[in-house]
Amino acid sequence: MNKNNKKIPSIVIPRLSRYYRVLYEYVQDSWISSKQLSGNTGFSAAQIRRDLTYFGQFGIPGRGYKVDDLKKSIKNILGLDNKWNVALIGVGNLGRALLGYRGFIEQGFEIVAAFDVDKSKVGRRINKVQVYDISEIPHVIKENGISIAILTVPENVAQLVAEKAAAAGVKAVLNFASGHLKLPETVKQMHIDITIEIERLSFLISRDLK
Amino acid sequence: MNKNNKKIPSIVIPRLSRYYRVLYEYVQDSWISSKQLSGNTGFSAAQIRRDLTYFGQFGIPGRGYKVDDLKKSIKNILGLDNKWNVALIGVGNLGRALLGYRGFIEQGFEIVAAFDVDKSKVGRRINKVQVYDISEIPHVIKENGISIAILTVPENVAQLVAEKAAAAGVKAVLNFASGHLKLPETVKQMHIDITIEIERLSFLISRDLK
DNA sequence: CAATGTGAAGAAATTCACAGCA
DNA sequence: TGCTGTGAATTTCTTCACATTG
Repeated sequence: MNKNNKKIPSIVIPRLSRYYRVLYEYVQDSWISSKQLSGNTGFSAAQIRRDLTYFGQFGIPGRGYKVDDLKKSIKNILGLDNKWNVALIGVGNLGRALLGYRGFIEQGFEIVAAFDVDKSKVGRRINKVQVYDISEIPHVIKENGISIAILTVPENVAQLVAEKAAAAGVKAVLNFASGHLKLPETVKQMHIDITIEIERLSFLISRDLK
Repeated sequence: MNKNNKKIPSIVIPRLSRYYRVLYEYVQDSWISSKQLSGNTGFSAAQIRRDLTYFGQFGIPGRGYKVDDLKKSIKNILGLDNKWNVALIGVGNLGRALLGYRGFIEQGFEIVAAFDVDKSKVGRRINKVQVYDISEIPHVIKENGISIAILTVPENVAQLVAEKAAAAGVKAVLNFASGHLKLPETVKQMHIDITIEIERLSFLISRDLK
């Protein structure tokens, strides 16, 4: 719900992130129009204006949007004023890559703990992040006020560790394993499934062959 | 277009991938109903049946779908009967993680070449994949019949290397940098943007606080 | 006069609900 | 009887088009 009690289509949110990223890098001018944002994102100008009106009125007719103000507003809408403590569960190749990913900290997401089952990793620090045994999820999550867990574990254990993390108080899970986690409704989930995306491409290019 | 010349909503395709994955691991029975698929994926049974009818009639009333047959049909629809040669451009942390990712080869995607600008990487083999200099994109892509490029390069060079890859004949690009690549319509694109997904979670959990 | 914000229209996607089949 | 496949209804999302505003 929002200013008019109108439900916000969930697809609007990732678009806001895109607008935000464009604004973040926009240096040409201190004003930007929905048309210019359209050119930079590929979304239609009407859609951009509509998306923004779910949250308020940010523009000046005849002028456009003030870049700094719109940036701040979207930042606030997306909850990026908060600083979020994040746990990374599963320190394999992908997990390690994420530990080194700069994009998180820039936007207020800090990985404050990592977990793995592998004894040779537990107890070490990787990229300044302490690696704990999976069994320590409950207390480490509580003690560090961790609200987001990133899962980079094999698919067959994803459900189990997600449950543990949820029980420990995590509010949201970003899952790199495919598959639908059965968690309480209150725990939000998003998925990144590399295989799905590459299969979409496969579908598109093999259609052309047929 | 499909059997009835009805346009296939593009959102159907990632769902087919999910169904496929469930079928791939389904061992309970040689039959599966849309209701059971629903339980395993979280999509509604009606939606699953509708999705499948875009491509044909695969089920038996009163019985459900034969697991093996449906699996084969979806495999064919997704173009996974083909073997796709893939290039990985950008051998940083994430790129290296993807070079070790098992999920690709299982589904017929083989990374046959990698590219980077870093002289200390060029000429080496990482996970059995030869690393070339970016300047070699044109001939390596042509000579290896590469049709998909995975981009794990910094955002500011993504456009440039995508253009090179497209010019060399790549049909599809999977881009891990955020931002809309300007490429010919014939070149398909998909994006994986980790920041967008985590910001969606941030939005959802910060709403609850308000 | 240029660009926003928004009703209204239109398009797309999802769900309902049930006839018909094995 | 149980479940598919699908018209029709519904809901969700996008675009149109323009009155309004600085």
